[in-house]
Amino acid sequence: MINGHERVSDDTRLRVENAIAELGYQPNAIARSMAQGRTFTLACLSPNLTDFTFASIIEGAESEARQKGYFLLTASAPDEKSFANLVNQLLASQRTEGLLVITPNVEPHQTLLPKYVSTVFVGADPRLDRFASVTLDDEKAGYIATEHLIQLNHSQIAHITGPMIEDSSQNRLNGYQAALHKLGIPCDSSLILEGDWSATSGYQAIQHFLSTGVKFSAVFAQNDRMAVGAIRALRDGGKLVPQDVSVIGVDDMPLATYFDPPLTTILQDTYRMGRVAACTLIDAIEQPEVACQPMHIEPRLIVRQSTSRLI
Amino acid sequence: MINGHERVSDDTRLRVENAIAELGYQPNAIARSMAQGRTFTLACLSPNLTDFTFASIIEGAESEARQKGYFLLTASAPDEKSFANLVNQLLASQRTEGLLVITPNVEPHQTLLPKYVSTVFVGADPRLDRFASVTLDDEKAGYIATEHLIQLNHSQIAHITGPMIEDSSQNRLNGYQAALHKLGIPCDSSLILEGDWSATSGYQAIQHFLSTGVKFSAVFAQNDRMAVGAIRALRDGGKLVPQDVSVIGVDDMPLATYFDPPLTTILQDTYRMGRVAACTLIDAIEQPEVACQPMHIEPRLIVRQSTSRLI
DNA sequence: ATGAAAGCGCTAACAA
DNA sequence: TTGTTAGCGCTTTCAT
Repeated sequence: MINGHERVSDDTRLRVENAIAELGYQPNAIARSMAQGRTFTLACLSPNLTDFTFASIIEGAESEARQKGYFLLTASAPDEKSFANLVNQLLASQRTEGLLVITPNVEPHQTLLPKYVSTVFVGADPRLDRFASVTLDDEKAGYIATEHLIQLNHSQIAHITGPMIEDSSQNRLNGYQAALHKLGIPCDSSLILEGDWSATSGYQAIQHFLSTGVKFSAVFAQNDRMAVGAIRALRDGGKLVPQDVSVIGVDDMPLATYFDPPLTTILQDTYRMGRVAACTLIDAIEQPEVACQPMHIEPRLIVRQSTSRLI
Repeated sequence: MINGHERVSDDTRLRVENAIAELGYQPNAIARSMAQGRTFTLACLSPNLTDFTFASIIEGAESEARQKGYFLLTASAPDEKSFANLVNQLLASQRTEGLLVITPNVEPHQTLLPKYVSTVFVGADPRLDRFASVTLDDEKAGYIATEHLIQLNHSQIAHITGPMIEDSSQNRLNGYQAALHKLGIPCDSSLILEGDWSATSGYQAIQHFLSTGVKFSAVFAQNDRMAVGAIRALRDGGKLVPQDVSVIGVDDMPLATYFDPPLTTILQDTYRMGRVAACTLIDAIEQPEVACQPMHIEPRLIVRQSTSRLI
């Protein structure tokens, strides 16, 4: 009866409110949950909590959630087994009203999730109408990055992708190819190599390009870490960045300005993605009837000094 | 009665266990919490969730907590007001059994916390026996960093501290001074400047040193971000790192190897700090009688290429 | 408009 | 060793 909307006389309401204030009464959330069958708690599952992109999604989600009166339980699920365990525990115990799943891969997560729980994916799109999702517009990101390089007069653009089992890698690659095609530049498959998002894999990709002797004047790496690895490899190979080779990444990670040279990149607004995801999840909980659809966040080009005009 | 320790015949137990397995029964956590007055949930409050050091503490804590059967609720509390609100909500609603407070400052957090909640501070030491705490051995970190530079023959060592209201800044400074003193080098206060942990503040500190014309051949920055800013400023000022000036930081942040030059630093094992903190918190919850005392994590020198011998 | 009582799904204490 | 019951602190429904 303590809740807002009610049929009580103003007089009584006032007296109750005074009493509440005086005694410092605060309802017990557990008992409340028990009675109304609602916990006002969301769970966020992420491969880890330290990668800047994940952490920042979580921060956005937490902020949005709390603003709407929910708490956020965070857990890391690095592999399929721990993910399955976690989901099991959370759902069975019913302590959580919705799931925010941060993952670059839809499978196998998707199949482990029953239809009855409200779920939002971040980072991958399940393409099923039972689940909502929030992702970067990866194809556009790939397009913008490539277009930027082409506008700087580059036509031999090496490309380092993420793991090709991940949708976002494929989509960024599609964007890369679309930009080349649109601007009339042939796509040379010997200039494309698969990485694993790590700086080391970026380094190795460049080493490979250098050793095969394939010509390129620019590199588009699908994330900043690989871009940074690429820059190191280029320098170790005697190339100047950006004078000899331009490099662009994706993410705009912390201290991107403090690498040498300051990194040109495509901003992925992960904080915003987190907010949007939490917001969508809460909507799904409170109005289950509304249909869910994939949401895309706009990428944005940030020009610093790792790219320059080819002369 | 479903719980482990019990006086039932093996026969009955077996039958019950079968039934459980068959029906897929899983108890409702809320009802459970209600009945036994325990939620098996911890809350972690942090200034933000994205700073690598914080995120990594949280990851360690979450991992330890879950391993011990607890969930971790995470929330960011960037300022005093939001911290107070959060604590209020969490404690009043009794949805949480213990608090893990990540903060560089003990005040005002300390005064906002009632004595009856199990609390562990990470990053600052309340020096009160009602609270446990986990911190880096900051003085030792300062000592080791300075000693490393001295062993490389440096005697004019500039020092950029964190905000001096924070204990860890003071302690790292103490370590710096102790090392100088121990090894017979005078401490020149014009070589000490206060930063705010940001790369920009490291940059500005060096600009200041350069403009005042004070002589130095090495810089000890109290964290990696300031070290990176310092390196940029040195380079902009026409100095080579490490040939002209050596630079050392603290943290060993991600990609420290990929800065130019790869950063020599003092490792702060934040993941471990998180684990220890969660473990301590759980102990405090389960055995409230045990006295709590401040715990210190060992720093470790990691030599890369931003420091070199002075010739 | 207000007060009384039932019940949310468990656990723990008690009787059998 | 087993089955039964009271009660955790709230919300909600039903009488008043």
